[in-house]
Amino acid sequence: MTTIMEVARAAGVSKSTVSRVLNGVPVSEEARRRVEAAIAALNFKPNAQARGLSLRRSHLIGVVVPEIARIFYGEVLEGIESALAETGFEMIVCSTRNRQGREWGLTKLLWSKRVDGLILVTPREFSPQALKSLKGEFPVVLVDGTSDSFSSISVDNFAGGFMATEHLLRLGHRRIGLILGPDTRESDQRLRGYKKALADYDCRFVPELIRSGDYLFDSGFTAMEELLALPERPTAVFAASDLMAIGALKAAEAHGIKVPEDLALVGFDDIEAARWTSPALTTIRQPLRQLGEIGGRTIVKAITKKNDPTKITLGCTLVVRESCGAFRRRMEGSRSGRSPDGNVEEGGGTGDIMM
Amino acid sequence: MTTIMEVARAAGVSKSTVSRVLNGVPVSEEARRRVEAAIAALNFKPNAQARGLSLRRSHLIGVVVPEIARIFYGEVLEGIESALAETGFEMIVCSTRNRQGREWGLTKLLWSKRVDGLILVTPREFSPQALKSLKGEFPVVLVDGTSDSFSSISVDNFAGGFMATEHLLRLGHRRIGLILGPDTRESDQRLRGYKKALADYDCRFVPELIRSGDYLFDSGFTAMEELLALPERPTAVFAASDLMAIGALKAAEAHGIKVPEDLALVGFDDIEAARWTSPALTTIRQPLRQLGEIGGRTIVKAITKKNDPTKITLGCTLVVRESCGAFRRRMEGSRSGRSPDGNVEEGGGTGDIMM
DNA sequence: ATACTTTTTGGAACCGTTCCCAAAATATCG
DNA sequence: CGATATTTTGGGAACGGTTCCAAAAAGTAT
Repeated sequence: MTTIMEVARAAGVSKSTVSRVLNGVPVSEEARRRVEAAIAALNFKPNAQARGLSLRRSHLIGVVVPEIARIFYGEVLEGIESALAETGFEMIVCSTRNRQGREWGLTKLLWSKRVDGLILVTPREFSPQALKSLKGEFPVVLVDGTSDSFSSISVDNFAGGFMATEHLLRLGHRRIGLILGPDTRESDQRLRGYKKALADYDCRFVPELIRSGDYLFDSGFTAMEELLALPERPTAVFAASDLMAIGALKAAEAHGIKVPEDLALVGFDDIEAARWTSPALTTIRQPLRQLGEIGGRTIVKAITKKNDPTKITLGCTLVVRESCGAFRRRMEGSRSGRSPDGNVEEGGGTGDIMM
Repeated sequence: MTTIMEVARAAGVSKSTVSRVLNGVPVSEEARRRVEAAIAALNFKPNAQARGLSLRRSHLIGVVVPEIARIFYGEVLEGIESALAETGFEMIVCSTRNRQGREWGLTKLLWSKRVDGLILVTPREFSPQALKSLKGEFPVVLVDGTSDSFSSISVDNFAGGFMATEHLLRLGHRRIGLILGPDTRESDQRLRGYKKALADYDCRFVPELIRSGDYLFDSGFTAMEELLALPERPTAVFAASDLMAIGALKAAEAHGIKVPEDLALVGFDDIEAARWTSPALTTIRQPLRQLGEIGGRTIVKAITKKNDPTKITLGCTLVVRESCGAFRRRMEGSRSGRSPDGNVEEGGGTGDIMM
């Protein structure tokens, strides 16, 4: 592993000069040529650790997620990675593997590793005391979460909840089940959107139609079974994740209930698998990748420019596919426009009806 | 950010003594107490960069994947992360975002970041010259790939191809389509397994039944359409990824062909979504998480013990669900044992028939 | 040619650790 | 109790860069 000193010797200059060449500081033409030749000849790569020690900057961003092997977080991570790749920062990924409280330990760990900043992709709230000890120490960005002390990028969950519910109301449904996620601010906002839509359409709020799960398949299945077991079952269900919606779909199928004929279904997230089901899922698209990209860009900005915390909220989109029956109505008498995944093709676009 | 010197001052000892306490080197009882108290009081965390500079060890492992937002790689990454978490190493994740050739640039980048080792989760082969320049420089482990120069962890693709095909042959199919992945050694081995099974069952190999895709949904859809357009269409199809199998399922559905009644289907990987389809996918399970875990453990061993490259091959398992009809035969007359995802429950196990 | 300004360069201190080595403190033994 | 063996400690040189500062070199004006 060659060092800057060896390059200096080979080029017949001092290491200061090599350093200058490396950092684009003006140097005589002659020296520059010789140094560059030596760098190439020796295949020299500056030692990022030594550099970081001197500059007190590691160019490393810590990223904490609850789980890597979940497509939701995978999309966000991909977004972060692609934003960082252009800036010379790298990301250290840590997963809490859904273990309660581990985010705090990981945060401290990454902190001691001298990451330049931290992206927390975690819906769970940090304890106030934890937050306080972080505050001011180094930049933190919350992705898919909100906080008063740090920058955060989140999605307009209220609007999402509203849109999904309104879509079902417009289709004439009055008894709409809701399968929420864990008890977080996010869920609360979606619930508020749901209630607002009901109110707007003069539809009564029925508490027994509300269930909650953990965003995963099995909990959607279970919740749907409970809803179907009600004396008067819902004619439509809005699930707060596509995974739960797919579970719900499976449950309906297991009980011989046809979607969308007997039951309309809306999901949330618009993961890829939403196109794969039969019927394909109508859902609320969250811009997951964008969430990550903006998160990445925000943390870099916070590190290099030290600007104040910002709060960004992204909109979401209703993607109409087959699981509500709305699709069929539109397409009546014409099947020619169907794409492989059962979406409606409109003018060669993405193949989804967006609202 | 407190340093070791400040701790030393606060404890009234030299920085050498603090360093000794930090590294578990024997020190007088009195000194240890004082140092520990000072560390706690000042909330001191050793600077990993300075430490790495001195030790020539970063405790960072570079991981290169083609894509993070694909559940296949997500599982592998989760496995790597969990193996590393126990060892004090952290992983820097880089994605080539499927761009040809980018793995080499990333490798060099990570190398210059002084990662202690590299895990390459990439099916594509590196150029021999690239490999040579890496060889001996620092430890590299290939996950889901093989190489003569480096340690590698892979799956027995030949056996996987064989098992999938044999399963279909046993069910009486003689005209079995094959949807392969991209042209890699992996695909070649699965093809060999397929051919071997055909030969074992005295079944003729028909080249026109072989298609290939990119492991993703759309390519499975397309390939299946081609197979269905054949003058004499296959009665069964083996797709080399679950994503392609799901695409194939959708294509069959679009053409009014019922699975498994009119067509049997086997996938590969056993991603979670394989349980979600209707019918649930019979598939070959790859131990993805284990692949990552062993990869992580192997690289750490290579770094700390400097032992010779090892080559590990993991077995895969046939998971029988609904898409081949084998399930129904077994379960005739009893639906009580069904789990939410349509697997067969046998003695409270994972809910799959494994072979 | 001389004095002065500007550019280019090398030397040395520093970033925060580890670790070797010699000095200091303590323990062991005759 | 002094001499020696052993343990514990502190000083200082790395590790490989960056950057300040002053010296050297080059350029400009008189």
